[in-house]
Amino acid sequence: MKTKAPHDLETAGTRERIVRTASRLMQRQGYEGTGIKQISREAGATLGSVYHFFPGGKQELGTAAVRLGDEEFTELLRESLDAEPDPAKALVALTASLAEGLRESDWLDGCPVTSTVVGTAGSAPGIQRAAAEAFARWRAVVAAKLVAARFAEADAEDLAHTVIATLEGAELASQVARSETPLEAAGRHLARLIASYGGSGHS
Amino acid sequence: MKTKAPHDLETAGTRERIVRTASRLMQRQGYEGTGIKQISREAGATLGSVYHFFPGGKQELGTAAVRLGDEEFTELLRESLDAEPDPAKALVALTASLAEGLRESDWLDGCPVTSTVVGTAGSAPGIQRAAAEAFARWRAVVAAKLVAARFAEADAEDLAHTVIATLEGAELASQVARSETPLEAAGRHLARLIASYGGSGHS
DNA sequence: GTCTATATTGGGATAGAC
DNA sequence: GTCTATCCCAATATAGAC
Repeated sequence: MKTKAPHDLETAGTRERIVRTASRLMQRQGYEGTGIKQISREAGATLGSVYHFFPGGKQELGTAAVRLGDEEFTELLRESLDAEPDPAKALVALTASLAEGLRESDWLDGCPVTSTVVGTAGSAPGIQRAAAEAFARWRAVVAAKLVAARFAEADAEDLAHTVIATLEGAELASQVARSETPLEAAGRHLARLIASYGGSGHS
Repeated sequence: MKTKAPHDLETAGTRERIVRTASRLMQRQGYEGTGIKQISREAGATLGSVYHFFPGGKQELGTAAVRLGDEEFTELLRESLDAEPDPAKALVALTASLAEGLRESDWLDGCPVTSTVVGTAGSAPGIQRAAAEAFARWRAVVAAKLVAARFAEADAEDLAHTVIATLEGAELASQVARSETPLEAAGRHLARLIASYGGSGHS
């Protein structure tokens, strides 16, 4: 059994602290904009420790940061979808909580996976792969929810592509505009799109 | 009257060459991942020329690159929407051409504005502002098309938010997945969403 | 406007003591 | 596993001749 990660940085192990700090910094500054020295400093670890846990250097660290972002958003997605039987209503609530998170960070913390992966196309294949896996997992979670709400499987997988893409795009648009409007509109329109398939949709 | 920009890099003026090279490189590598020396080298200009035209340094250059990406996508958007009276059908065609462009670049060239602005939140306000203006202009172009197709103005502006957000997100998802599927699904679903408002929608 | 040279800082990465 | 010191290189930016 794997060690459970403590939720505060203080009591977490060194490796945990490094990954979480890397993820948080890359979420704000991007992969190229974040230095290993900055990560080690803010994580309270020495440079030697960083290279001890991540001998593959910055790319390996970036990949681990993307995987952590993947897990975190998967968790948020599952919570939102489990809290409400109707997938359309659940997505409206999800966009609201994404907007709230953005505003609370003064529009600095967008999607950690997107921020980290943008700009690494062709130069950091490990990060690309981890980001592709993240998007695929999120799509699968959404599709499963739709299937559970009696959508046809083909429709569910098809819709899941657009749900994830629209969430990504709307979070980016909200961040750039420093406004909740894009996410709010995305939530309403995704709900409407979903309703146009299965009626009310909840089982 | 402003000087018309020649379309090939060879005969363009130095300033033009620098901006276009910057835009293209930042589209692939992001703002932080692109160096001024690389830009000057690939543009066939000296470092002195770069700082002559852009005394504000990298930030001013990045802002100009975002504005160029804004103009280019505005043009593509207008062309796509003008070629087809039904906005829903026009968006399907647009997603297809975006997917084609991505595939032709081996999935390297995503949205130049998005790639450049991500990671600059809080550290490069000029770039942030230029990106916000770009998104707003694109929304206005889409909204105008919808109004011309007899949509209510409130619905048109509301839908335009989601159209732009979904296009952005789907282009990103297609790039990461190295697949046309996300853009293709986005086109179909945006068409369906639009059709759910105004019927066939064309005047 | 263009060019070369350079100042300065910080980047990723490594070595080896403890 | 942790720490310090260091290597090497690229980054942004500037100065000043032409």
